[in-house]
Amino acid sequence: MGQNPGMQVSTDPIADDQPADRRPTGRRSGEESAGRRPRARRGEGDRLRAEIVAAASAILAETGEPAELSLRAVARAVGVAATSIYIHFSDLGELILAVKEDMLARFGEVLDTAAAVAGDDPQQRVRARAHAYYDFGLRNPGVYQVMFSSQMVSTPNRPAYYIGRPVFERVRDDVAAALGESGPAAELAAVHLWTALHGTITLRLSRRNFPWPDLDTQLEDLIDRLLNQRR
Amino acid sequence: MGQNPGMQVSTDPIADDQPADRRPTGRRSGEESAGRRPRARRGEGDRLRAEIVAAASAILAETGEPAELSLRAVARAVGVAATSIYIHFSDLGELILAVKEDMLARFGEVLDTAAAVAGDDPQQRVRARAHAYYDFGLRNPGVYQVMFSSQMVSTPNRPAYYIGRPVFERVRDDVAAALGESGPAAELAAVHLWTALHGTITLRLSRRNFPWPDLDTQLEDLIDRLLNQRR
DNA sequence: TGTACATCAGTGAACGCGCGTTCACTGATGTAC
DNA sequence: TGTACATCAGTGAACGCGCGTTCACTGATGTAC
Repeated sequence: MGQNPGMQVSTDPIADDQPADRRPTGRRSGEESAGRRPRARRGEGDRLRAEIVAAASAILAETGEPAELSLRAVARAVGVAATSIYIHFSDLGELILAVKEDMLARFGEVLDTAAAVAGDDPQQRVRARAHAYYDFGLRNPGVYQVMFSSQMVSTPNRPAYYIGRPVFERVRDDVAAALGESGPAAELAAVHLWTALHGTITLRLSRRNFPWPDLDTQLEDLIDRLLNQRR
Repeated sequence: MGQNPGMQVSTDPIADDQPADRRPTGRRSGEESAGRRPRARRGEGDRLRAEIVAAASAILAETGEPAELSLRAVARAVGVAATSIYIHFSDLGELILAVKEDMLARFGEVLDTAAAVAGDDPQQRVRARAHAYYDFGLRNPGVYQVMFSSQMVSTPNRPAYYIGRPVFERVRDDVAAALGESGPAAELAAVHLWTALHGTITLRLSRRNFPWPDLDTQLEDLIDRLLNQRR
């Protein structure tokens, strides 16, 4: 964890004001086609699995388009035959689930790091988590949308409902600490925070020209309301 | 407006606990293939346009899957050759934009009706709009997701930023009335309401097994906070 | 020290599919003269 | 009242594409004897 080349972040969160129409999903020129990666040594076959997941994250981070995440595109990016994916994943769905789990783990780490930097004040920790949340989402739209999209949600053997749950729980715990109360009220406040953050990210991505209020103003005001402070 | 057969609503908002994986997008059996619709009489060529938009809405309402909205699927549903779409739309993007505009107009009407039924109390009007909002979204996931998805967002000639704006403005006006204040504070509260509703719908659709709080409890609590009442 | 052999880590061609889009066309129906 | 003709409202075949997936295979590398 931590060395995935696709996870570094672009500087401008919402650059393009003329967003992509549903264009014909051709092979995109900017792909790192990597050309025939060398085969792993014996016993190291699992390295390909990690490379596949990393390449998938990179595609999402670079294109910003969840629709680009096809089995063949991933194989091209790794520099491997399309069939090689099946050595490690029984299915396109399995691959995508693995990608989601990997991205959610990283996402959770980003939030945890932000909270750790903020220190011990639970209020500040909540604000830091919220800031890191929308920052990540707006800078990595493809990654974010795949993590939380409703498509491709579960496979028979690994139910999807579990993935991402720990991320929520750590936010909720900080909210509970900030409220000084850990019952349903904290749960509700955390749900409000999550849904509003999620809505903010996805709507700002899809309605770029809407006259949105300043992002920090909006989020500060929201957290004020949730943590029950009037300033 | 108002007679689109695709807009009637299924009774169970979240029926399936094993949601669709990204399945091979084959021709689905449950399509209303309508078989060779009779050709319109001279001068009534625009009727096909309306039928196309209606059929697209119907596909979204029935399948719940935005990915099913292909040009060919729409043509099949109308009972017309795929090429006939090009008589009325220059492009798949143009068709989808028209569908979005149509759906947003209807969606706005649903909210307005709910507000009208609620009467003159602005608090009650806001609550009625919010209730109608999530009700519509959860019962019509495909329709909802296409309306607000970030893909297929604009075409050169008709910028997408305008669509849906009046819907927001009418919500905001009720929020302003409920707050007794129509400046940036009302705008912020309305944005919080919108983002939280949107996040609630999309996250509940994608995380069906998350231990969500009761929907009405959640929304009442949210609106209490936004309209600044403690109960 | 040699060698047969199992295993590992893949490859390459091919399949059938649905897709968006282009092209040349067809047949009914109004309208001008 | 007849008839040539423009227009309208479409159709049907074909294209090239990328996709997920299946199938039989290949070549290097360890290991048992």
